[in-house]
Amino acid sequence: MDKVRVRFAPSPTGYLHVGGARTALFNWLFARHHGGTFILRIEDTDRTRSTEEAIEQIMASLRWLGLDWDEFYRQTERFDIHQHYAEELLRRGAAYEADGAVWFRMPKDGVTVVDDLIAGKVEFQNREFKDLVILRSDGTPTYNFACVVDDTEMGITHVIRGDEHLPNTPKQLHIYRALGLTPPKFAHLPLILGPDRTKLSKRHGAVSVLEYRRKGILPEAMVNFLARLGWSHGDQEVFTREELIRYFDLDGVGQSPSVFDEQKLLWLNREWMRRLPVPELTKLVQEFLLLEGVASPEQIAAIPEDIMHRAVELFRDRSRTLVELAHTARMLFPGELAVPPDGQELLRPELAEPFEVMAQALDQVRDRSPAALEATIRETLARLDLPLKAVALPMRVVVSGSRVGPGLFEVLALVGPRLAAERLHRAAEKLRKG
RNA sequence: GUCCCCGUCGUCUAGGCUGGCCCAGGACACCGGGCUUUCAAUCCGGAAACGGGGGUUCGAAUCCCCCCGGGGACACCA
Repeated sequence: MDKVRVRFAPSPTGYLHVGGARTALFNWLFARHHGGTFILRIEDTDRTRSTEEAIEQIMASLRWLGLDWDEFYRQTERFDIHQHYAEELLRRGAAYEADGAVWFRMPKDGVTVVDDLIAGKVEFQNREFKDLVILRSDGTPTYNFACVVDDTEMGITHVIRGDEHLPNTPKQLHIYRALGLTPPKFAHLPLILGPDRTKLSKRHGAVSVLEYRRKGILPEAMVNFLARLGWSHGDQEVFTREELIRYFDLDGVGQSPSVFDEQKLLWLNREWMRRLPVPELTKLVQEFLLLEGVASPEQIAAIPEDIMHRAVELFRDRSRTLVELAHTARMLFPGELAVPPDGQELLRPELAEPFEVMAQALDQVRDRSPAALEATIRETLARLDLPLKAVALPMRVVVSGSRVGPGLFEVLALVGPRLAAERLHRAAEKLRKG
C-alpha cells in the first residue's frame, strides 16, 4: 500500500459533534496504524455558514481528544486551485457555463459502481443524477468539486467519511474520470444514531464533544467509547490509545449503524477514572471543583495533598464523571452541608447527646488516621453504651452530607476531626432545638 | 416520491467471506444473592437476540429469493 494519507474534513458551521469526532478518530487511527499522515482540512467554502469560532471549537475538540493533525488546510485559501481545475474541465468539455455558474456534465445513462471498503460494491443508476454546479456564480467551489480537487492535490489515499456521503461518491467518481485522475479508496462509516434510531442530532441531548468534556468525561473514555461505536476487536471493551492504534483497521468496522448509548460511556468513564494515576486525576478533579463552584482556589490549596489524593481514590469508585466526583468532595471543605432528603429521618432527637459527646472526643484527637479516629469513636461509644450501628449512618449524614460514601472512619479522616466535630456539634444543637 | 444502505439480547457487538466447534459468546444496562457501619467496588447467579416466510443442504445466524421493518441521500449545504 502507498503511504497512507487521510483527512478529516469538517465544515465549520457549528461545534464538533460525536459523529464527526468518530469520523476524525477513525481517520486518525487509520493514519497512525499505518504510519501515515492525518490531515485536517476545513471545508469552509460556504462562507455564509462558516465561522471562525466553529474552527476554533473543532480544533479544541480534536486537541482534547488527542487527535493531532500533521497538515492543516482551509479550502477558502485554495480557490485559485479550484478555479484552475474548473477551467480544465471547461476546456475538456466536461463542464459548461450557465446562469453564471459552472456546471459539471453528469452521464445520463448506465451505472456507476462505487467499490467501498466497508459497504462493498454499490451500484447507482446514472439517470438519477442531474448536472451539478461546481463553481457558484460568485466563483466559489461547491463541496463535491472542491473535495475532489483537494483530495487529489493532497494525495489522499483513503477517504474515510460518514455514510451520508455515499450518494456523493458516484458524482465525485465522474469528476475524477473527467479529469483523468485515479480516485482514492473510499470507506463509508455507518451512522451514529440516537436512542430513537434516527441520525444523532441536538434533539437527542448532548452531542457536542466539548459538552462531554464539561460533563466530566475523560478524553480516554470518549475515545474508547467512540472507537467501539462501529468497530470491534474480538471481545475487548477497554482500550488504551496505544492498543487502538495497534489494532485498528477498516476490516474491524461493521456495516450497520449504531446507537449512542450514554450508559456505556459513563461506565467507560469510571473505568478510565480508575485507571488514571491518582495525581493526574486529582488535578482534573481540582479543575472541576472550581468549575462546579464547590470550592475556592484557597480552600482547595488548604487541603493537604495526601488527603486530597486519598479522597479522589475513595470517591472515584462511586462517581461516573468528574462532575459527580467534585460534588462528592464538597464534604472536604468548610461550610454547611445540607441534610439530604433521605437523611432527614435518621436525625432523631435522642442523638443530640451522643453527637455532642463524640464532637468533644473528636476535638481532642491529634492523629487524623482512620485507625486513630476509629479507636476514639469506639471508645466513646462504649462509654455511651451504644452500638456503632446506632450512630454510624446518622453520623455519616451529618459529617459528609450524604448517607452513602466511603467507610465512616475514612470519611472522618478525610473531613478531619475538627471539621467533623464542628458539624456534629451543630447538628446536636439543632436537634436540641427541635 | 426516487435512489441507496442496514436488520444477532433494550444497547454496543463476536460469529457470517471459508455452512456443522452457536439449542448463539462477551460487554453496558437490568433483576436476585454474598460481602459491608451505608453506598460503590468486587464475587456468584438470572432474564434477554439470529425481523418474517420460502428455498438450497444430511445440516443455516451463516448461501439464494421474496416480504417486512428501520435509516440515509436527493441544494449555486457540506
